[in-house]
This record gives sequence, structure tokens and C-alpha cells, in this order.
Amino acid sequence: MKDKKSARGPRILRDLPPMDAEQIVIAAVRLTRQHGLDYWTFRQLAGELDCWPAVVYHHVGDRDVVIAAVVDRVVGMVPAIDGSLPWREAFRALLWNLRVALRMHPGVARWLALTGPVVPAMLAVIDRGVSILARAGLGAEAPAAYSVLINSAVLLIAIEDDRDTRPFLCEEIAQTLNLYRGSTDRRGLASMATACLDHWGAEDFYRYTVDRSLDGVEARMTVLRRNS
Amino acid sequence: MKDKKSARGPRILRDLPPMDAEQIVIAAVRLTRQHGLDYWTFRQLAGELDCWPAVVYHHVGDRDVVIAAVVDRVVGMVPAIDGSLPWREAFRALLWNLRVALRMHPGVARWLALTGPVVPAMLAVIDRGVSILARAGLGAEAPAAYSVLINSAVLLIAIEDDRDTRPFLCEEIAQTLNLYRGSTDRRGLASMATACLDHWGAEDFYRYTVDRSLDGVEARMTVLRRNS
DNA sequence: ACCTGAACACCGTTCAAGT
DNA sequence: ACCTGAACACCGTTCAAGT
Repeated sequence: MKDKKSARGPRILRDLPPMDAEQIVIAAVRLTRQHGLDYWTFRQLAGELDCWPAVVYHHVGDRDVVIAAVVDRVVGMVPAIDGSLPWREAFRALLWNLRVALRMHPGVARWLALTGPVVPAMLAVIDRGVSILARAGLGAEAPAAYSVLINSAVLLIAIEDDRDTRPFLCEEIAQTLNLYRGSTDRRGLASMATACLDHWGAEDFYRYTVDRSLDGVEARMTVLRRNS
Repeated sequence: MKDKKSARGPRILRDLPPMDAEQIVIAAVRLTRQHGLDYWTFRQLAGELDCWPAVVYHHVGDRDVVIAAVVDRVVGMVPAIDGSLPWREAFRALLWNLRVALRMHPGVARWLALTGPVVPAMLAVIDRGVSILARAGLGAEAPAAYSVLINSAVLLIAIEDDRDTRPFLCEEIAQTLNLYRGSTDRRGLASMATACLDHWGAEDFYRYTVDRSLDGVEARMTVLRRNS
């Protein structure tokens, strides 16, 4: 454990079982939870498993293939949307559950936003989400509205993940805003400073964002219903 | 140009003027426009300028410092928000102008979302944007609402940029969706497929997203006004 | 003050050879 | 079938030495 290098040697001579894809993906998910998807390397993953990088290639594939497997696992942890609730409450719950799973695995949100339906576990989420919105009155606009809702959530989580990996940057943001706290000739910046520094946490802002997206979709529903 | 390596030699012996920060940043912006912020390397930037990587360090700083300078330049290209328009039209125009500048410089949107007020050129945008929303009736919620609007735009642009660098991934998304086109037991996926493949372009979806965010903020305004 | 050129400690990926 | 170990072509960053 401590002295990985000296523990090395042919797997077979150390009575280790043969490697397989399942072990590799589990280790990759663990590394993602600990360090973030973009902050472990192929060599590190191999090191965790006491094998050579080429072994990971042999059983799973290149970096993108391993990442796709990790993203699918993590999305698979999100509870399905509750079809018995009104559409608004159902989405609110879904987007919160999504945040819990994604924030536990930094970097996955960005890949999810990027790949969307290519993630197998995402297919059921899309299907049910779009159906619920269509039934609620959005009709042909349901796919676009679904995308607006899921994007507002997933993209915000992705940027939260990114910020967490740069504490120095957060410090800089806070210092910059602090310069304008109480400023009278730049009142907009002043109120942004007190909002960010004193009142709003990341979770509050996430909920606010989701609620405004839901408001936007609801307003659109009203317009569509009035016109039909 | 073609044979960079052989054209090398001490700058002074080739009658080249001394390097300076301005030239470096201009070259970095050009490389960003051509390849995207994440797709040029320090060594490439130095190569463009016929100098050594250490020279860039000497005049500007490490990679993050060069990037910060590029982001500031690009944001500086965006026309200021028009205070004479009603808030909704003013924001709609701002967010469209923002898209034009950012999409011309792939990868900048992500950095902008990440760093926010640390980008000097962003300070005026924030100040005026928040002020306009506060005056329009959002009061203390103006900073949060401003963030919702700017995020919905900038984060969507960032993910569009990312997708553009992976044409193979877009192909995969299209193929996956195509499997469900016309499916009768997964109607949600079927309508997502026709929406993405037949009806909605990236620009349409951008406008739809911005409009739904504006709807959401407007709805919140109505609620706040009614309660006061 | 500005530039040179090499070195350092990495990275993902590939591949021939071993068992 | 599975693993080994080295090699390849990169990367950002540092630094002593030159002019």
C-alpha cells in the first residue's frame, strides 16, 4: 500500500486473480469520487489495481471508454423520476437527486452534459422526463423544455465541480467582489458582493436556478395552453 | 513558416524585435479563435512567436495567466448592455451579442463561467446587468436573477464549444437518438429524436433557453411585485 | 532586461515479447 | 487469454547560463 513500487512484480507470482473490466470500472468510480473525473490518470488507475496501464486498455479501452463507463454507473445511482407527482414537483425532486449523485462524483456532470443520450442510463430519464412534460401541456416543445431543465441543473453542477478544484480561484472571486462591497457608484456590483459573500450558498443558488427554470417552463405552458 | 525548426536561431541574429506581453496575448487570442482555448499548447504559442516557452513565462506568466488575458480581451469585444431598452429586450440583446463573441473563441465561455468577476471586463457587465434587474423590480434578488440569466447563456455556449471539438461524439448522439425515432413504446425518446435531428438547430435552442430563463425571471418579478 | 537551450517530472498510448 | 516492461511522442514548468 505504502510502497507500491516495491510491491510490484508479476501478478501471477503474487497469487493475484486475473484482472477484469468490472474491477477496473469500480476502481475508476472510487477514484472519481475521491479526486474527480479529470484528476486521476490512467497510470494512477492502473497503480490502484496493481497492474500496468496496458492491462486497462486490454479489458476496457482508452480513457474515454473508462470515463463513459464511470458516467453510466453514476447516472444509474439516481432514483427514477416519480410519475405520481405533479410534473413540477417530480422534476424538482429529480434535479435534486441528480445533484446529490453528481456532486459526489466531481466531473461527471460535465461529461453527462456533453454526451447526453449516449449514456445508456440516461435514456430512461430522458424518456420519462419528456413524456411527463408532453402530458403536462408542452406537446411538441417537451423535448426542448426538458433540455432546458436538465441543462440548467447539470451545467450548474459541472461548474460547481470545476470551482471546487480551484480553491485559489474562489478566493480571488471573493476578494474581487469584496472590493465593491458597499460601493455607492457601482451599486450593481455592491449588491452582487453582499449576495455572494453573505447570503447565498451554492445549494441555495442551485435551488433558485432550478426554480426559475421551472417557472420559465410553466410560463411557456400557460402561453401554449392559451393559444390552443 | 513551413520549416519552423530550421528558421530558429537567436532572435537578435535575425533582426527580430524584443518580445512583449501585447504580442503574446494577441497571438494567444488568434490561436484561440483558430483552435479553441484548450487546444493550443504553451509550446505552440511560443512557436507561433518564434521564441522559447520560457520567454512567454518571462513576459506574461504561466498558462492560467495567458488564458485570463485572452478571456478578458474576448469579453471586452461584447457591446455594453443597452440601458435604454426594457430590461427583457436589453438582456436578450446582451446574451445574443455575448454568444457571437464567445462562439468565435471556443473555450472562452467555460473560463468565463468559472472565473466570473475575476475577469476585469466582466465587472461593468455585472454592474449594469444587476442594476437593470433591481430597477425592474427584483430588488435584493437581482444578483441571483442576473446569475441565472448569464449562466443559462454562458454555460450553454461552453457546452456547445465542447461538442464542436468532438464531431465523433455528435455523430454518436445522433445515431443513438436515431434508434428511437418513431418508437412507440418510448415516445419521450422518439419525440426527443425528431426534435434534435429534424427541428432544432443550436441557435434555435440557444434562443429557446434564453427565452425560458427570461420567462422564469419575469414570473419571479410578478410574484415579488404582488407580495410588496 | 531579455533570451537560450536543456532538463525535469509528468501524461496517454502502443507494441513486441513473455507466460 | 492475459500480462510485462519499455518505448514513443507529447505536455507545462524551471533554471542556470548566456548576451
